[in-house]
Amino acid sequence: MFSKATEYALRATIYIARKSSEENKLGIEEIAKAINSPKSFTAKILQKLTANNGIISSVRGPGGGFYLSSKAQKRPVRDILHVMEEDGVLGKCVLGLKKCSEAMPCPMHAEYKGIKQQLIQLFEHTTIQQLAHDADKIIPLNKPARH
Amino acid sequence: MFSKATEYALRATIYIARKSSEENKLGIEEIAKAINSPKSFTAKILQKLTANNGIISSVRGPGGGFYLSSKAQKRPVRDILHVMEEDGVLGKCVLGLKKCSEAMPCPMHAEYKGIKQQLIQLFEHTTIQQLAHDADKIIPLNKPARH
DNA sequence: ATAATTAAGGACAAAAATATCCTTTATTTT
DNA sequence: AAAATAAAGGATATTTTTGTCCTTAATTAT
Repeated sequence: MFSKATEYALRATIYIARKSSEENKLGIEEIAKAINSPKSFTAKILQKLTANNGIISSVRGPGGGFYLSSKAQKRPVRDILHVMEEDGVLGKCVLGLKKCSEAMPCPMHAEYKGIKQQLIQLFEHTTIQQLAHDADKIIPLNKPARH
Repeated sequence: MFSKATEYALRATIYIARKSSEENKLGIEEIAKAINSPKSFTAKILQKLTANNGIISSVRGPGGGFYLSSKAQKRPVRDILHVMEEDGVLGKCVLGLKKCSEAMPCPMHAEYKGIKQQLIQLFEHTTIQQLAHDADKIIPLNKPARH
């Protein structure tokens, strides 16, 4: 469904949401290991997600790393797709027609329509935080101890 | 959702289903033009779909071309995906985890599960013929006159 | 100030997907 | 039999995606 880059973006963001805070940032080494992705490639992706006040926050230098602000936690998962320039796939025609619409439907349009709507809804209404919480309920992560 | 190759495969197969018969075969030139795809690349894809008594039938030489047997018409759309080695995407984990399952769910598993099932059902239960008929109802094609 | 740490960014490499071209093979028509 | 037609198949080119490596910039600790 999505490119590897976007899969890594989703996995990384959710992992950061689960384990980091402004007081406890995560390094690229740990993140890539945890989500099982190539380190340097993942670094590029996090750069994208961090750029111009993006979804992920980052700080350089010792004690630095990546974290998610509580504001960012509340953003819909779709925002990650948008940064990765793949939010288009959600609304895209299954047969790849550029002009597929209600007025000019492709042969699969009627059959696929409902699923497409659910997909868009899912990514629009689900927040990063929700996924992080859901995941925590099932497989708790070692979170940093509070001071 | 699918690769270009698979999109072309779906479009081509549906077009052939709509316009061809054993008595009236279609050439690669016409098919590629009709579905707006690169000719030689599409030829490769049709080769795949034709190989070892596959979905599409073909005959070489004058009067030859591609067509769909009435038996092939009744096959599920999923068979096309299978030949293109992309039926995996239907059941795949959204986050790209290889071991995502009920027992070891990814953070999106619960949310995506229902959509995934619908997707599989759609491609499994919809036949090529159904799509061809649906499409004909909306935008009729110039079909060859019967003798 | 200097050294150490960590993300940012540029350049490059490898692999996969997409696309084209040319030759060969099968079939029909002349 | 020869010529013409149309798919099959091989070789190669182009583009995109994925991945690596090295240098630069920012920040902190010594």
